[in-house]
Amino acid sequence: MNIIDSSFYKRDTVLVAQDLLGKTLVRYYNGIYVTGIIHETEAYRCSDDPASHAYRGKTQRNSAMFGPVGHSYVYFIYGVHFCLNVVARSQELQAGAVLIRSLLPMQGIPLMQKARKRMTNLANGPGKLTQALCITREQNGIDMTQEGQLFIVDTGIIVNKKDYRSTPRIGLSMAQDVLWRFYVPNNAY
DNA sequence: CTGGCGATGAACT
DNA sequence: GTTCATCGCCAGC
Repeated sequence: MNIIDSSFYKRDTVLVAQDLLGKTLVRYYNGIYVTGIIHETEAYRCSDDPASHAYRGKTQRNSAMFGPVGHSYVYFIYGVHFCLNVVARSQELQAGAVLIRSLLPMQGIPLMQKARKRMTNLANGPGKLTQALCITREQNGIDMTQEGQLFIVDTGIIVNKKDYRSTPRIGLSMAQDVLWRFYVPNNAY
């Protein structure tokens, strides 16, 4: 198993968001591996990014974004859902994270179906993916560069520049001019 | 297929 | 009080 180490995340957040496409997110839960290929991400930086939780500095909620790279940042949104990020930034940034928005389910699909209470659309959205993988605030701040309950591996899938699209990020009223959402089109779930 | 809307908590003005 | 890095249901094409 080829776990991605912290040097991968110690680069520009936008670059890391692009390079995470094609990597595999692994959730080890109740003795079962639930995995999926990452195929949609968004980059969030800090004081240079009005749409980022870290824009106004460190708070209790976003403190993980200021912590070690390669760790998880899980937050609760709209009173209903959790969203999973990986902390990533270059030296000069104080904070930054990549939102994982969508997965192509691979292993443990029956468990995802049970967690989601449906058979399809298991992980094609940030709130859906955390539900499918049973990720809550308890998984906030986990070191995802170590084998454990949550980590990311490289299975050798190459996603070239021509294989993905760049668009404005979803659900924002601010900063719609930067194309920091990346996704691989043509999903088949 | 599309659009409207309620659910419901945390952070901020 | 308002906004928010969302989702699923329902109505109406």
